[in-house]
Amino acid sequence: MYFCLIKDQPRLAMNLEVQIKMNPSLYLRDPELSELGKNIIKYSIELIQKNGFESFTFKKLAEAIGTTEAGVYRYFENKHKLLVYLVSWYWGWLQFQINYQTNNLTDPIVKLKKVIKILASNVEDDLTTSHVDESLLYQILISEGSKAYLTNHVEQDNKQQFFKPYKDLCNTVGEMILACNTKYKYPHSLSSTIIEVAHLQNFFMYHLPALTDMSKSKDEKEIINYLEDLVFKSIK
Amino acid sequence: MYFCLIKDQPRLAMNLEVQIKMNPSLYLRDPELSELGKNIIKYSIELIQKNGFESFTFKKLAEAIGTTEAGVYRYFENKHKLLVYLVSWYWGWLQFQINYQTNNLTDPIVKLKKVIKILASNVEDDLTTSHVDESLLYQILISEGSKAYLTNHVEQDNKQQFFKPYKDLCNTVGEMILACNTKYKYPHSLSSTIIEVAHLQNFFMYHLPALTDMSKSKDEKEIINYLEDLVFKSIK
DNA sequence: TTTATATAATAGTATTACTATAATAAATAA
DNA sequence: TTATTTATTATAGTAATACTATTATATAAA
Repeated sequence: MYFCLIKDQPRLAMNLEVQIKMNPSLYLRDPELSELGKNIIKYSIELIQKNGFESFTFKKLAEAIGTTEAGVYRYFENKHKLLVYLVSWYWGWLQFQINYQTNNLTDPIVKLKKVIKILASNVEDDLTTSHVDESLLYQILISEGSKAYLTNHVEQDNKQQFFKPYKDLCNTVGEMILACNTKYKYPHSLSSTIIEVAHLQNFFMYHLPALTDMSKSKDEKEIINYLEDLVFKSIK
Repeated sequence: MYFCLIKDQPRLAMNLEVQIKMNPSLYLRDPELSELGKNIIKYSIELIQKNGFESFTFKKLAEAIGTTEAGVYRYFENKHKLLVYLVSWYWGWLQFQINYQTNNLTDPIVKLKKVIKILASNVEDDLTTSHVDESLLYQILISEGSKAYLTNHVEQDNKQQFFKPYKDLCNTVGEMILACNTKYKYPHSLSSTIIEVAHLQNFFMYHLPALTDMSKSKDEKEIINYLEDLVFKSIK
């Protein structure tokens, strides 16, 4: 399980906050448990989304927060682990969203359509997670998400379960695909394809429009249409 | 056009070499025109494939070649441009391979199947390009290819036509898709999807097998089967 | 009150990503 | 042929990055 509901500030109005359970190997100190930690998450999302992961440094982050480089290093070993943390957080949060939003649906096709929509839509900031702006985080996933695993140390990282939230999500979607057609041969591959292509087509639509057919409208609904077409023709 | 045949060493046995025409904005000095330049290409491919793009530096490259950092900087402004150069070279070479290998085919379905196979197969080293090991370069494309465009400066790079070979290839494949079904609505998106997914599924198969259904066999033929299934069901 | 723990402030190091310059070697033009 | 340009090598140097270490201070728990 990657999430739980916690009661925050019991003296005030009951305030349910979604908290994503994170792999402790990703951090040195749990950033959820202090103001500084939460600021590290908040401002790293802002800076990475704004300037890209390559130009992101702990020094710039520390300056944005008003702390020192050493302060950030107490929470995260390096910027790559921080990226993996953010990406994992996003997949955990998305898993929660998918479970929550498809919970009541019985028709597997309606369910899968809903999932495609969730995967390919820019989310609004979820106010139940105060220090994370999901909308910015979605942008980071599009532009930087694959850098979390496209490294030379992917296998060590995988052994440490860094990609478990992604794999779990892939399994969930894979099972929904099988629910539509138990005989379909590539549920996991199609699942990872949907997830990755949703991001890629979004990136291409805005930055390299010649690689898509959605360039004029720049409307993510067209990506959803394309993915639905692809998926439902595939699983017949 | 991105390639031409040149006669090399006319005194010796006639030796046809494929040369890929590169965008001059990618380099400061054309690496094809000197031994040092060719070594930069050759050893950068070896080092990036072996240790990944992140750990690749011009200093290490210079040491491998037996020259100095400043020597490398006379050819390439920075390591990102060198990566874009290698990636562009690969797309140019692949365009040539696709034109050459599908030239004689008339059935559009056979043609598209051939293209899928070329896109998803690890190539053997093409001996007509002496300083480029295409097999290693293919591995680089899988692990590092998307980093060529997943940057904050993608739009400036695009204005300088850095991604033209990729876009041309995407167009070529898009036309082949339309030749199978003139009414298909997403030829460019499907084309970029095939190209990217071929690489992604290959990467996942070896490093994150839970994201695919090809993990046991680790056989790229299964990726080809998956892609054929996806593409031909999509275009009906 | 003692002890542990988190933070802040400061310093310092190795590596990276470059730029600049002078000396030598090779190629080309006058 | 010599003079001139051009490419290479060698050497230095700089600013920024990616860290580590140390000490002082503030806060919280035992």
